[in-house]
Amino acid sequence: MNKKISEKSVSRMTLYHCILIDYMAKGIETISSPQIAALLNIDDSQVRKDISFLSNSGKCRVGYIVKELKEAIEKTLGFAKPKNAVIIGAGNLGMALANYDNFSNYGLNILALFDTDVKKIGTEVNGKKIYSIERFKVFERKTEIDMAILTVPREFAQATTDTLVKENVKYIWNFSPTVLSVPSDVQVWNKNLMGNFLQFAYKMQD
Amino acid sequence: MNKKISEKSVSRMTLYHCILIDYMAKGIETISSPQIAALLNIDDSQVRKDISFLSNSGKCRVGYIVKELKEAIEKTLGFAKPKNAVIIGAGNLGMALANYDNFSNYGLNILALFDTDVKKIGTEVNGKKIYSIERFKVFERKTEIDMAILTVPREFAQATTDTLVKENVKYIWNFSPTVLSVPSDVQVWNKNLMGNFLQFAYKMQD
DNA sequence: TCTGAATTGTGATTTTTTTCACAGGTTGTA
DNA sequence: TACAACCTGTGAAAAAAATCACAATTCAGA
Repeated sequence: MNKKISEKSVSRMTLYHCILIDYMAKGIETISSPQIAALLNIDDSQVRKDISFLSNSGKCRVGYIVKELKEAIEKTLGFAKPKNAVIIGAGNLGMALANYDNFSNYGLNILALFDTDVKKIGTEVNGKKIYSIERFKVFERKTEIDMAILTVPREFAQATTDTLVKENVKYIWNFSPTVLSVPSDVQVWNKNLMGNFLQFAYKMQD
Repeated sequence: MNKKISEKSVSRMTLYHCILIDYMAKGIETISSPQIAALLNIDDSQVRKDISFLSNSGKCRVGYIVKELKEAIEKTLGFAKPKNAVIIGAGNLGMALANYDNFSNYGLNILALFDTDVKKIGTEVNGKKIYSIERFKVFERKTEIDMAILTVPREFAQATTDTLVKENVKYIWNFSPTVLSVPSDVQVWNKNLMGNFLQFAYKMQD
């Protein structure tokens, strides 16, 4: 298919998408690139360049149809293909993610959680069972899992990852504040909260 | 002081920092740029360029002293200057953040939470009180707050933000999946989970 | 129907970021 | 001491991203 869109463009598109949802909620039907640009404090031609990667097209003097543009972004960013995930680590963050119902609207289905705490095993969060991490192997072989969401403490992150990799997990969304070693066919998406905070903190210094 | 470091460099530095913490935990005292680069799948000269922004310097044939490099990153990224924050919205995510003790190691002190749910108001999470959002005004005038962490649902995000702005909050770390309108002297750090997931989901398509 | 303001889409240009390439320095070993 | 193996630090080159600039188009209103 198409060209690869840069990570930065994709990141901006997720923000355009947020704006479009707001506009739809407000009943506004069209939006122009200068409007989007003003909300995000970026250049309007940048917005148009990003949008040019989509299967969408705007109208001179009018802008873009909110509904169409929203759908074009969803199509391009792959909302359509639902992904099955499990959460590894039923701590506070894992629980928060399990309770976050919005994910399914974006094509992310969280099937279950795994933990080592015997007090938690067997219980449910938001309709999702918490299993012993030892049952992961069996679970994974019965169910097609596209992604593991890792929310265990730093000290267990690498060992847990090794288990996941052995069971053939190829995509890991890593919330642990640590860099994981994995074989080259496994993709890790490192976005930990600390790192995110530090970036903001640095920006605040100006 | 110094030059501004690009957001991308800062982002990489937070990952270097994670690696350095691991190395320290393992008792390894030196690290080289090719080692860091291999863990992150990037170019080793990139690592050296990034490090050249720090007040640190490496040793030929040896690399960098783990402890020194870690401290240099901390100094540059502003860990040193502690920041007071409050969490607006004591839902699952807000609670998870309030329970995340690691923040204080990175210079982020969470002083309190604010919510509208009468069942929650007056209770505590991890030693932090939950107040009515109406008390924010009073609280803010007694305590120096550097930053508000916004974790309210999308539909309340803008109205809540308007309140914060009125009370002179200048930095907002926004977890709501929406783009906020604020005056130009207020900085919003948009990092919502959905957007983050979508970026990963797009990458998974390859 | 004509005019002016607004908007898209896109080449050209500028700026930023990444990668390359290598001189210069350090250490361990024979 | 001499040598080989490694690193760092950094200019130069290449690649990528952002910005500029403008032709083409559309619409509203006189």
